[in-house]
Amino acid sequence: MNQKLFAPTAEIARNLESLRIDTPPVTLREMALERLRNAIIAGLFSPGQRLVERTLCDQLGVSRSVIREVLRHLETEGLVETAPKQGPIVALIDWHQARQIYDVRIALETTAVADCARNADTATKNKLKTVLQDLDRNSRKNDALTILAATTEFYETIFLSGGHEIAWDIVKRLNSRISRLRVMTLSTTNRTVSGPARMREIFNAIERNDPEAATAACRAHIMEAARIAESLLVSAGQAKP
Amino acid sequence: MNQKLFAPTAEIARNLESLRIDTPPVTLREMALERLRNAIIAGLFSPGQRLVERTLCDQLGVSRSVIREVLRHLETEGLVETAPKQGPIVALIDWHQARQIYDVRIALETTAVADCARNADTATKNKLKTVLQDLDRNSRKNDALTILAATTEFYETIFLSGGHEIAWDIVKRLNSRISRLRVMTLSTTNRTVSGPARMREIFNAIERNDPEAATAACRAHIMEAARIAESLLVSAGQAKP
DNA sequence: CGTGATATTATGGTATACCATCATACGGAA
DNA sequence: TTCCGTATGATGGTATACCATAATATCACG
Repeated sequence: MNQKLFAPTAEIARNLESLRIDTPPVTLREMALERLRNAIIAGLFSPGQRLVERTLCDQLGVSRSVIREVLRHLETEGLVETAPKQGPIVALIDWHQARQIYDVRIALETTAVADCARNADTATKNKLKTVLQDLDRNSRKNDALTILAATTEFYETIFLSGGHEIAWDIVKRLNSRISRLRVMTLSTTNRTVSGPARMREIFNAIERNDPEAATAACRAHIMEAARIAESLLVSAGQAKP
Repeated sequence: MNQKLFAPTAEIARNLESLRIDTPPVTLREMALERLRNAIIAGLFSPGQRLVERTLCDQLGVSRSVIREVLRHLETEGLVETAPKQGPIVALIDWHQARQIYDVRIALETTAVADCARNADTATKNKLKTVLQDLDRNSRKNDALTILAATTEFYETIFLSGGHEIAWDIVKRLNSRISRLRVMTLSTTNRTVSGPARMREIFNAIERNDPEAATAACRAHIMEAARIAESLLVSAGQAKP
């Protein structure tokens, strides 16, 4: 046999990939993970609240095996922590941690934004523009969750356009850990205005391929959020016991 | 009763904390996690190799519950991935991912290093100096693992001195995903020399409180490693199937 | 000799059973 | 009344049992 004829070229391999039938083997565990994570992020469980395994079994209708594996996953993500001799609780966040998270976000998001400003193609720019237009249309409603979703899509576009899936993954994970904080921040006076305004600055810088300006605007965007979060957190005194 | 007399001050609270008896409830799961993670990092399992649950049970002498929870943890860490209809395998790494990891490391480590150069106290500087001296003493042996450990301690000192536990956690996790690559990189000609040299540059910049120089040296340190890793990875053709 | 159907096995997904430990409640004694 | 000891229940840690499915081997038929 002529090996050469059958050796898959890179192009053939790519084409074959589009043939793949994605048969998402939706396991109970994945569904439970999704549900529980969303519940925690949405604030259905408050920070520090105990997550009793058997109770969760009843609430989600699955067995402890599933619950425990899900808890391990969320624990590794940082959304759940296990108190010694007590079991899993919803992770608490104090300002020391939250501040670090904002710091990491600054480091990663400014990098992504600058990269995007250097290399973004037309499609990416159009996508960003669309997201911002939707945001403008919706920001009147002052709906924190809507704005949050649009903000997420904005940054997701920026990260993924540059092929920074891993960094985006990290940012997503960190954001879920400060989800409550983000919602509270967005509910603050003027944040529903200043946030989108900063994002437009970022977009403008990207559109005219100005990495420095994009970086500066991005840093300002996050630092403003961090400042608001700090005032909320220290005034609320949500310290880690 | 006079409340004031019994209200714990911050100082008393701190002193009380040192009284705490840390009773590490060493669970089977934690031990198994440690073992398996180290085994993967050490290359005892090769990338892509299947991790059959029942086999691991025999090898580690624990039940499947434990193994499965450990696998979930490692999966979330990125060290293990589950192939559909096949189960868990040791995560594969291609250059696209490795490059992203080096990028994130650049973003986080340059930030930490700059911060350290701005704020490091004498104790931190002394610690860094000691680590480097040990490294110099050992680098003659060209032992990749020794150098790796010292490098880790060097950066750990930098991150933790600035209170960047979360960022350090992220970096540690990312490094474990490219552990093989790092060892291979260190086995390369001259890397056992150039690496420590770069670290000394970083240290010198920190010692004279020069954030910009520290940042530049750190970026150079990582980018050199990335370049070597790239040549190794693309030549070996370790692509993700 | 090859091809397709069927039996067997391997393997992950899920549920459940058991145990040790810790917290709580209760009761008796000083 | 207070304090201590015991009993009981709640809870997480661990092991095991069962099931569905996919991979593999076997065999019969062309």
